[in-house]
Order: sequence, then C-alpha cells, then structure tokens
Amino acid sequence: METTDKKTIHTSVPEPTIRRMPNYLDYVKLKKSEGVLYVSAPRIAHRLRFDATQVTKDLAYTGITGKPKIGYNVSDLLAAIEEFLGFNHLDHAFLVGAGSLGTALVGYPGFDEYGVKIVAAFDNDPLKIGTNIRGVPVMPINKFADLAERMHVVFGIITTPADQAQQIADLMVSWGIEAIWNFAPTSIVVPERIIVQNTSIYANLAVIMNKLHHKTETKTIK
Amino acid sequence: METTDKKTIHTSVPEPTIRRMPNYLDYVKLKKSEGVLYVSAPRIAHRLRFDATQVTKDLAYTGITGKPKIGYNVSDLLAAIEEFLGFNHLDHAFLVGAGSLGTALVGYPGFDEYGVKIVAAFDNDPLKIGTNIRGVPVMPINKFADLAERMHVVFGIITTPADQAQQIADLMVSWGIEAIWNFAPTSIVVPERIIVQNTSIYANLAVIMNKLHHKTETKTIK
DNA sequence: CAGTGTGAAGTTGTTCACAGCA
DNA sequence: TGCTGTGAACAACTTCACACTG
Repeated sequence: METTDKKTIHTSVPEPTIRRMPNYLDYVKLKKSEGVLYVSAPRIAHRLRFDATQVTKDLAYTGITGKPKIGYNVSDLLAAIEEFLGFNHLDHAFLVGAGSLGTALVGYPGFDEYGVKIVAAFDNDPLKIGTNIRGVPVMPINKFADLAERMHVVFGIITTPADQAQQIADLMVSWGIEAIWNFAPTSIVVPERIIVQNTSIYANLAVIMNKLHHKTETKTIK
Repeated sequence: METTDKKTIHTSVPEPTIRRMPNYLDYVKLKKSEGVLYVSAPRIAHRLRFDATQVTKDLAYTGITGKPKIGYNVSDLLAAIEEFLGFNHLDHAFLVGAGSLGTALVGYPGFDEYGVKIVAAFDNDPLKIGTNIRGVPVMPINKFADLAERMHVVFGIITTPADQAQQIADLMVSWGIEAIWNFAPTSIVVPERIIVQNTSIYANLAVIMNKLHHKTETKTIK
C-alpha cells in the first residue's frame, strides 16, 4: 500500500468522508466494548444506513486494510480512525459567550476525548466573570489576547448572540487564532487563511422543516 | 418559469440549497432592518462567500423573481424565504433530555421565529421533573405519549446521552412522532417513514480538526 | 453597465460491477 | 460464500458562459 505516490499525504479527503468518521468511531468503540474482534464494512453500513462501498472507501482513507471475508480488526480500526481524526494532539480552545449554549458546550461529554480541551471561557457579563463552569474559568474578554499566546490556543469557539459574532471573530483573528468554530446564527467573514466552521442550528432545522412540510403535503392532509 | 403556478412546490430542492436558506434569511433581515429596499445576488454572495450564480439559483427556489440591474425587493424576498422555510406553520416539539444541551436548546433565541415551539421537555431525573426551563415544563417521560397526541406534537428532539438515544427514538416512533432531531452523539435507526436529522457536534469538530492538522502539516512546523 | 436567469460544462461524491481472496 | 478493494458509470451539486433587460 505504501508503494504508490498516490498514498503520500492524501492531499484532500472528501469532507463528507470526514463528517462520517465520528459515526464509524462511535460504532467501533461500541463493538470494542462488546468484545467483538472484527467488523466488516457491510455491517457498519447496515447499522448506519450508509452504502457499503462508501464505508469501505471512507475507511481506506484512514490507511487501514481489512481481510476479505473477515473484515477489519476492531482495535486496529479504532486506532486508525483516532489517528485520522488527530486525537493524538490535544488542542486547546477558548470559548467566547458563556450563555446557555456556551455552557452546554463546555460541559459536552467527550470533547477532550475528541482532542479538544476548552481551557477558558470569556464573557462580558460581570456576573459571570470570575465564576467557572465545570472547572473552566469565565474571564473578561480583554484577557484573551494575553492568554491565547501564553497557552498556545489556536482554536476559538463563538457562542455569542448573532450581533456580536463578527466582532469577536475579528478579535480572534487579531489575536492569532487559526480556526474558528462559529455557533452564532449568522455567518462570519474572516481572512482566507483562517479555518471557519459555521455550525448553524438553523441549517439543520431548515432541512427538517422542509422535509416535514413536504411530507405533510404528500399525505394530502385530512 | 413558465408557470406552473408558483405554488406547485418544486419537486425536490437540493439539500445544500435548503441549508443555505437561513443564511439568506439572516442577511435579508439585516438589510431590511437597515431600511435597504433591494439586494442583489452578487452582493449576498460576496457577504456570505458563496458563488453569485448559486445564490441566484437558490433564491429561484423560493419562487421569487428579481429585476435585472436592481436585484430583489427586500420585503418580497424576506416573505418568500419565510414561506419557503414554512414559517407560517408553527410546529410543536417535545424535547427529551433536559441536560445542559437540552436546556440550551429550549432557551435558543428565535426558535419560534423559525416555526418551532418547544412545548415540553422530558427527563428521568426526579430532581428536574416538575421544574421548568424558561416556562417550558419538565415532565417524566411516561407523560409523553399522552401529551403528544393531545397537543399534536409531530416533532421530537433528542438531547440525551448517547446510550439512551435509540431507546428514546423507539419510544418517539411508537408514539407517533414524524420527525426526530437527534443531538446525541450517536446515530439512531428508525423506520423509513420517519424523518431523522442527526446533528452531531462531532461531525463538525472532525472537519475542523482535520483542516487544522492539515494546515499544520503544510506549514512545516518550526 | 450591473444585474437576472438558464443551459451547458465541470467537479465532486456516490453507487455499481466485478476481480481476487480466505 | 462473504468480504475487501478499485475502476468505471452515474448522480448531485457548483461554476461558467452568455443571452437578455432596465
């Protein structure tokens, strides 16, 4: 496998493949906890309602190889997926906006298991400053610059209301953040070099609402 | 656009188009609040970093038509997008799992503005039962069936830990829910007819981590 | 000229078909 | 037979090119 240049640092893994990876991880962890030794692509596909070939191709991106008729070794596969997702690094993150969503994210289970540690939260509400959320301190925003450098934080999470998101994003950029995960219900604009992931709750909601109304239509009400 | 009257719902709108719609809505609302009368696709595209033709095509799905050189009437466009997203209906939803994420969602701004009203939350923690979150009561799960029918709730939101998600999904299905929005970090399996949207925080995280590590690679550290 | 609207080309991702293997 | 692995067909989405319009 390592013979062809084709294998040299897969210049680009399809984004859908990356998005499916956590599903495989979840399933494989489950199987491992059950003591299962091998899993096959068709089985995974069946459980997750994916196409079997797709699973095979996705898993190939992790560099693993399986055995015909048997499948993939569960432990090897688990390691390969974790490696692929970069969970050997532990990246430090700052979160800005300690409202209910921010609080929920700080407490989200398995974040560090996924290679991310939220080391501080920021807010401009004096009542929140000085408190902490599950051990993560809440600080005033002007401390950010200082700390980001000292703690080598390259990853910023925005959970502010929409009208503050752009402003916070600008600050993050000026402070040297490399990637921004934006949960505010508005899209932010940053320089090319910055990685942005706009995660809008509303995009998902829109899809559901659309399907729901479509379905209703099909059913010919009443 | 010959006419099939604009009401005959386009047989199938591409999902990416639907996902972008809330972005347009957000932008158009902003413009309206600024008193702007017309917006053009290229301007929207520039702000959102989309392709201009794509914006044009997306907006066409709402049934609106623009004026060459001028663009789209802001009020008409706003109405068209809201109509498209189905915000005239107000759908009732139940949420199961009143932990931090569930609590955050109940309090999420503009949910009802987006056509969804969370009318009750459920949990199995006796300490939570009987309390309420911003006016939304928290009840024991066995009340679900009863209420779902009475209140015509067709939409269930799962914010439980991963290990309870499937079980809750099964219950929702048996109680007549039509659409499930699953935030638990595991994918659930339901009958074909049920609409499911698995919204995994981890899928987004995986994309960011992948890009971040890739970037590091490219930069050749040190 | 600055925009809409649309068919056609291009790109990306998914699914099929099948060779090879245990 | 049940699986991996892969090239090739296919489907979905995006971008280009351009006619048209106020």
